[in-house]
Amino acid sequence: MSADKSCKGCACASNSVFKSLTIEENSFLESEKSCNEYKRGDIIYREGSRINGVFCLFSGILKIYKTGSDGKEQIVAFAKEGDITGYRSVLSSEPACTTAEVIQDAHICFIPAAVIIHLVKSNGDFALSLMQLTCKELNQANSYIKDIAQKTVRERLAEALLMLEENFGLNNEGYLNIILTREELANIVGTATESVIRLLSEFKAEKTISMQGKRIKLDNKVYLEKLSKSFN
Amino acid sequence: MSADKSCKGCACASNSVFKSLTIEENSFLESEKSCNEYKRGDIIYREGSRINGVFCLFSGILKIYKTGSDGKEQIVAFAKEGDITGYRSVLSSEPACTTAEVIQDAHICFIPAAVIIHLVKSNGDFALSLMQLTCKELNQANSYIKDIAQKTVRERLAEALLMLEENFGLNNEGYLNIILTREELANIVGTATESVIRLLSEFKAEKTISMQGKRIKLDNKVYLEKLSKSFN
DNA sequence: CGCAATATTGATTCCGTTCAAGGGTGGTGG
DNA sequence: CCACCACCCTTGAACGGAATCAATATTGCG
Repeated sequence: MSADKSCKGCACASNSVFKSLTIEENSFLESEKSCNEYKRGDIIYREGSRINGVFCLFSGILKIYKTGSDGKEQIVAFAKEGDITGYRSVLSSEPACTTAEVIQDAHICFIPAAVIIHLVKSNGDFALSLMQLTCKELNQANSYIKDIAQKTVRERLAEALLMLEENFGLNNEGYLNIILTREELANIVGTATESVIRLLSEFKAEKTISMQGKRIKLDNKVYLEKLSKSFN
Repeated sequence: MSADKSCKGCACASNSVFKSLTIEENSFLESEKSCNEYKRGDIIYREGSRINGVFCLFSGILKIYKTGSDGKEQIVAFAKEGDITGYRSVLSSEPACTTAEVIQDAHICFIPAAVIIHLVKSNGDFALSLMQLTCKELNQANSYIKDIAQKTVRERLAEALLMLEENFGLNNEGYLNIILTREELANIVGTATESVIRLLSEFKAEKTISMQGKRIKLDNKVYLEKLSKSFN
């Protein structure tokens, strides 16, 4: 299968957590993993379900979210090329506490839980890398708790736009390299879809951003940064 | 020093992350750590400062918070007997991203960073335990992001009260075993102090809770639980 | 005992949600 | 090829939850 072929070597991506694996461990990993293609809308795993391995993205983008009692989604993270997801449930052998859904067509490797657990126990550097990754995510989560509690929607939207640029970069026309619906944007910011739309219109009127359909370009990053830090 | 004596054995607490240490590792840990007493208001470490070890609580309570640009604190966690804190900065060797402040007089051990790193690298089970701890905190943080984005202040206050009971238990008169100012309670919930006061008054009027100064007793947990789940 | 910190209550304002209605867009099948 | 349908986007109007401002109580510590 071509998916399998294109996935070769993704685990070695120099910036991934797998960088500290030995050559033997790496080929062990290669032999144990399997790959698949997914399309926008596909669910990789669902909140509450048991998963018996972790997922490593070779390409594409996932949104990771929790669902509230009224069905509204809150996006808590994204996963893109080189990222792994699902490891929390694997390490603690507990049901997934988030849902992972494809928002940009993806090639994803599956690595069985036993392989990961084995690597954590046998390779201290790998364990440390994985732990640092978790800690980083925890820091971001704590920051976001503070932001969502203290900042206005306008400030959080500015922050979200900057985060998207930081995370996904720009295409050759200078637009954010990720396409989200207004609703998804609202589910990052933690607000109503209408509020996001209104604020985007305001930003556009102020020449802070420009838009082409769902594509967004940040024209005045200085202002967005000031805004996101509540210095306005 | 008496503090040192009273700290003996705290690392062995059966429910702590140190439970997977071998006897040799444990005595190594005992020999490397140092202990101190702290009082309400003392800062253990401050956001942005470098810390070169982790702190293990033998007794007392800390609040862990981030400070917003307007100076308002957002409490993101507590640490109590048996908990460790500061390990995130140590593992990633980055400045602390939160402030840890004593809210109930405490005995706290300090364990140098090198010791923790050594244990993570050499004892896979310890690494796994620590990682599971981080993952648990990450899950809680993600849940809280969703809650703070989607629930009302009333629902979040109910949730906070239940969390405090879960975490700190009750004294022999049935009151929560932790004393917080209204402002601190507001800094957990992510709201204004006045709002917390108003809602507590409402809860009291509805016989949901009763109060004696700062002490709070949960009289109608069933209602609080319904409320905290947004089924009302 | 007195002062500073904390708690309480009221009045007012406003940010953001909700409800409602209409317009645009893209994909699918006749 | 284009008509239709589902989905998404947009804007307006009204409401309401919570913040803010303000003016006392009350507590508790030095």
